[in-house]
Amino acid sequence: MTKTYSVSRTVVREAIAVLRTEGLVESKKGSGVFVLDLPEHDKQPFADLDATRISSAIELLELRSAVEIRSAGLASLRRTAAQLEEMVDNHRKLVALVNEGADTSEADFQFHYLIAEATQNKRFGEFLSVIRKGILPRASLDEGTSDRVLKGPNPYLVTEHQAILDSIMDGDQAGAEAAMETHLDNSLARYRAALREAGQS
Amino acid sequence: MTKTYSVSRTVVREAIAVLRTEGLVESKKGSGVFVLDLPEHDKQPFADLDATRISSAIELLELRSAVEIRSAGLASLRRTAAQLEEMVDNHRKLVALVNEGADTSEADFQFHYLIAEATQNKRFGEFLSVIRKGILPRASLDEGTSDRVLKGPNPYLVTEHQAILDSIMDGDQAGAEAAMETHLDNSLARYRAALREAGQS
DNA sequence: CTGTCAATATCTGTATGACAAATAAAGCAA
DNA sequence: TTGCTTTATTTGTCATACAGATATTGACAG
Repeated sequence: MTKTYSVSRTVVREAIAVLRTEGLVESKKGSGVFVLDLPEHDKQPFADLDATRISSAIELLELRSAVEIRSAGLASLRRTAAQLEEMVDNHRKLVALVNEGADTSEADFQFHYLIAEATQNKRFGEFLSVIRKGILPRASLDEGTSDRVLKGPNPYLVTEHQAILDSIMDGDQAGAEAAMETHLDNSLARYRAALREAGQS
Repeated sequence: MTKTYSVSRTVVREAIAVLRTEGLVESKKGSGVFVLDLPEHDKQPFADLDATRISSAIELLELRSAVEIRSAGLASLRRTAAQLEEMVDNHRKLVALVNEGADTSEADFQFHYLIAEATQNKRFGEFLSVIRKGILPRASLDEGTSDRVLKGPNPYLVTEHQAILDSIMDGDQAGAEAAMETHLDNSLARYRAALREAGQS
């Protein structure tokens, strides 16, 4: 390598040191430097969340709903006044976005995240962060018919969020859980419908 | 450093090269090596799961239970015969471990993981992988009284797992969910008891 | 006392040569 | 072909040297 690249052995060794630190190669004294298989822990969970694939979102939704239903229930019991205000603000913005036909995915996620925060248990928010890229944005969902189903003004979104918000305001745990369940079930149904249409096209 | 540690500059430089590769320090020619702030993206969700702190486990349990109750329910509906067999095997081993007073934490986790796999939705297993280090091992829980509460032969563990397993075998969704809820609630109670004792000592 | 500039010192990066320890390869004998 | 010995190769470390960049110092002018 010193000849090939016209550098000293020092430089080559430093370069190899970087690879070694990154866990890509292994040095054995008297033997040589060997390429390693990619370590297992690099295959991180949820690393393959492909926002463009609907089937991936469906798969994830089953896990999400378990967490988010509990999340909504806890939020109804523990949310602070300030957090409630943030949710109301968020919902107001969502309504505006829907009315002007703008993209709602970001506001949608924020609403769910605010609820997670209102559990006063940071793990719920962290969970959403981890799977975030599996939820949105699915803007690049091909230009097929499925796109029209999932995007664009979605009146259901508003009423469903409203129902969740109302229950959380009232401190109605069972109601919040039910409203969240309905919301996610409907999301699932929309995904499935999109998947069916995509399959036909 | 060469004087302090009686090594050559080469060794010191290689050590610093590791830190640089890890993004912890920055080298400026003619100036020196400077410590960097921890990059934001290193503050990953669930990165602070401290297996030695009970309060961390309690916090996590609230999230876990949401997922695992659903997991048990789905497993009861979807588990294959082979997966059922693995669970039975696991439970047999757990019983043996308890009888000989050995550490059960690994087998305990495996049981929960097998259930997650039996949902036929890999996201449940991935979730457990992510929070794994927040669940176990809490062996190094100091040498306080709390240790005795959480470790050692735990008869409840066996009967609780048995109840979950039975429901999953019967395909009893509601029963599996209830059994898992009981199991995790009891875990929570044990953690809380340990926390109280630790606080008193 | 302050600001500017040049000389000096320091520091990182790189090059070169050397040696020890571990391993691999080659040579050789049975 | 097998087993052992010798030689060659490779990594890790040490020592020294120099270039380029930066920091520090000191002198000087205002």
